[in-house]
Amino acid sequence: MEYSISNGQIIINNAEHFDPKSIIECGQVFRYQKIESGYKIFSKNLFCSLIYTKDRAIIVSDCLPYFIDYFDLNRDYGDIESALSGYRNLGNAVSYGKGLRILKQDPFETLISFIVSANNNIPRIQGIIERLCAACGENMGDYFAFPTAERLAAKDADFFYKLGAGYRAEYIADTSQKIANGFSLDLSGMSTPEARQRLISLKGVGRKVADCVLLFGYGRKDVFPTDTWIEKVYAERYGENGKDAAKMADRLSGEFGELSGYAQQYLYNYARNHK
DNA sequence: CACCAGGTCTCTC
DNA sequence: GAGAGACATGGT
Repeated sequence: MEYSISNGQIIINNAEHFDPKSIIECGQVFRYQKIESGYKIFSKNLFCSLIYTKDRAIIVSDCLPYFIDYFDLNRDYGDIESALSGYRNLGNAVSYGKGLRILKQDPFETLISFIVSANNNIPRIQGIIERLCAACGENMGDYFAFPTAERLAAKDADFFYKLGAGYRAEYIADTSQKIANGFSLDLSGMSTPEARQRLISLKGVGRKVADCVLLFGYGRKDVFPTDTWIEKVYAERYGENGKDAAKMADRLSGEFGELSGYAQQYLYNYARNHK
């Protein structure tokens, strides 16, 4: 990715591998606001503005190094697209999603966000997370940070239920308490299956949520989160209806290996948005 | 009114 | 270990 930094801004002049709408609105991040010229994007206790025109994007933030990592700017998506072009029945999805990138988000925020996402729709997920931040997150002046595990652990399930989290309220409470009480989210040194099992040991985290957290929160690309949209992709790709989401995920990640996370994101985006 | 949404949990056999 | 239901809530 070619970018430059000046005056506290990141400037991306070639937008071929940086399409803000695809990146922000493809369901990997829930905490953002549309503004006239782009987006405000919130992560952890930080935020940036992403301003863009047809062939240029500018990221403004007090914490540029964090957002260079967040937008994965040092990775060449041209390499990824050409590697993916070797796979059958993927060309449409990749060209449709050109400019998409996988964000590197905060692990705890990603964990709670995807616990909320289970069997839920995106507008409602965003609303629940927004209320969670407003009620529990640190007041940063113009906005609220995503709450730390300690702040969430100070509330109980009933509190999250009243925020509208539904039956996921007790998952949020239980998981936050475990983490505040020392359950480490440092998964470095673990294989992906080991890391996945560790996340699945938390309440409200099954295979799909764990894989989303590994992909969007830890940058592990050898996972293939399998939700209801990917089930449709699976049926079309292999000519049969899968029954078990974990088995579908195994087969898909078996086919795509280290490129699984990228392939999944292009296919999900295409399945959900194209006509 | 049904059915679906970035599924997981619990209870059976 | 596989299979069936329950589950909050809002959108279509």
